Amino acid sequence: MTEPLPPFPVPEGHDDLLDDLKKLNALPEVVPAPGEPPRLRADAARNRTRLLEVAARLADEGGAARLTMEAVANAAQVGKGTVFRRFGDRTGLLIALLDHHERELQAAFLTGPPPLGPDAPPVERLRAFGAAVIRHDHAHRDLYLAAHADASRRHTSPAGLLRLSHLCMLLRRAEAPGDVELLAQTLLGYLDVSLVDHLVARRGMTLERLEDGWTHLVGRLAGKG
Amino acid sequence: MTEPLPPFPVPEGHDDLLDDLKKLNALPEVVPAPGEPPRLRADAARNRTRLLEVAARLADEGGAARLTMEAVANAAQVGKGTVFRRFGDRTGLLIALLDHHERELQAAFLTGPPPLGPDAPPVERLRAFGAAVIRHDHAHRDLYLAAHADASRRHTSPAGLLRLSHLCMLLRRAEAPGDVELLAQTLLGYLDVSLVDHLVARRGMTLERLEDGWTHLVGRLAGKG
DNA sequence: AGGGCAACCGGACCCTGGTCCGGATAGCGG
DNA sequence: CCGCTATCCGGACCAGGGTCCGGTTGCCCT
Repeated sequence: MTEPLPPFPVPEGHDDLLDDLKKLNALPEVVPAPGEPPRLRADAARNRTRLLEVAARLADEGGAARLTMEAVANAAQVGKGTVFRRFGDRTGLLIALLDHHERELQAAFLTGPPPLGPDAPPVERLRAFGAAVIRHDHAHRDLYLAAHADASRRHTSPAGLLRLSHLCMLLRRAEAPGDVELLAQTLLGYLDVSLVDHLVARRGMTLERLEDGWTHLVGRLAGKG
Repeated sequence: MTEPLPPFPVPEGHDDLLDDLKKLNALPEVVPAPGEPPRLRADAARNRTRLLEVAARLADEGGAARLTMEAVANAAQVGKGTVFRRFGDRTGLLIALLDHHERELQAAFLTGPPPLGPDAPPVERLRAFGAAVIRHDHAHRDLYLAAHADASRRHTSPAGLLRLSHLCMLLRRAEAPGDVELLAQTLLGYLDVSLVDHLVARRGMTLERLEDGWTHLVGRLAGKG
């Protein structure tokens, strides 16, 4: 369960990914922030992990719906204020909860085996990335949907920025023509949880169809010249 | 100010657009719904328009933020329950408010002059559509952003469905290869208010750049075979 | 060891979205 | 013109998110 929040390990050999992150002003959150690993006080740290444990339990008992700030506070034997101070707001709590899953995904595409990880040609990695994200997010859609309620956060959360810069990097390596950042945003939009969920749940599409759509999209957008 | 809600006039010569709407299960909301123009009682109708007027005033005085249900109710000299019964929830009120602007846009791309309206080749209409939507939504982003808080509504509102099916139609006429509905969703995602706003406000992009990006995207996705 | 201070804690408090139901009223048929 | 009912109205009520501040406590420095 996601402890005090060590910034994730951007592996060696990904300098251009780092460049992208830099350009996206994501540094303070994503990279070791040289001087300030805002150490929690002992009791605070203890409470933090207890809160996350409790929250995780509540979440998979009653779904994200039952995950109310007060419920978490009570179940963790803590005042409501404490929850807010620690996580800022409900969205913050949700993001913290998802952080764990998110890291699994990140590990897969940053350092995992091909075709998702390095050692595969960029276009292939792009395809794999889409499929992985679709399945991953869909598996945890409850929480992701709840977290996405906050529209602005979607574009500024560390996890989102990492996905974005990863796409930028792959597109650049694939020598995709055009405005790379906008292309990446377009692709990211296709993977949006709420869109995928809507297409699956309300329009009856299968994940396979969505993956095929992704493949086609990548083929069209990442093709050279 | 948007009266009792006459369903919008899908003009002659757009049969395929209607087909798309049908396929999207959008009929009940979008098309004249033969038997049920749910007539409001006189007092109800009166209240409805008063509420919309008041809401519009509040909205451009204090921004969407000041648009609280109770405030609207009070300003319109009406109980809070009335506002909720009429519009369902806050999002409903916002959508109703936006309906007016939305119709202007719809008129432009359904029956207006080229390149937006008919009598222009599909790809050109696609380009124009993007630019128009970007500017239109951005001009009213306050309300659109507030309305978009409800993620699920974005994909099911009549206005959104119309945009979607319009894109489907144009893509089909342009003989774009691939899964037309998914392509349309992708394009729609690019135009998402919260994305555009984020790119402009937080990443410092200009609307021109976004429009260029759109043009490029259309070129890539709508090109034949 | 112990003193001082920053950080933390708790829970009362406020605000707003949303629900509910007893009472009023428009509109219709006689 | 009158009475009946479906519809509407109002505002009391609830829940959940977010804020605040007086009191407490870990942590560091001497």
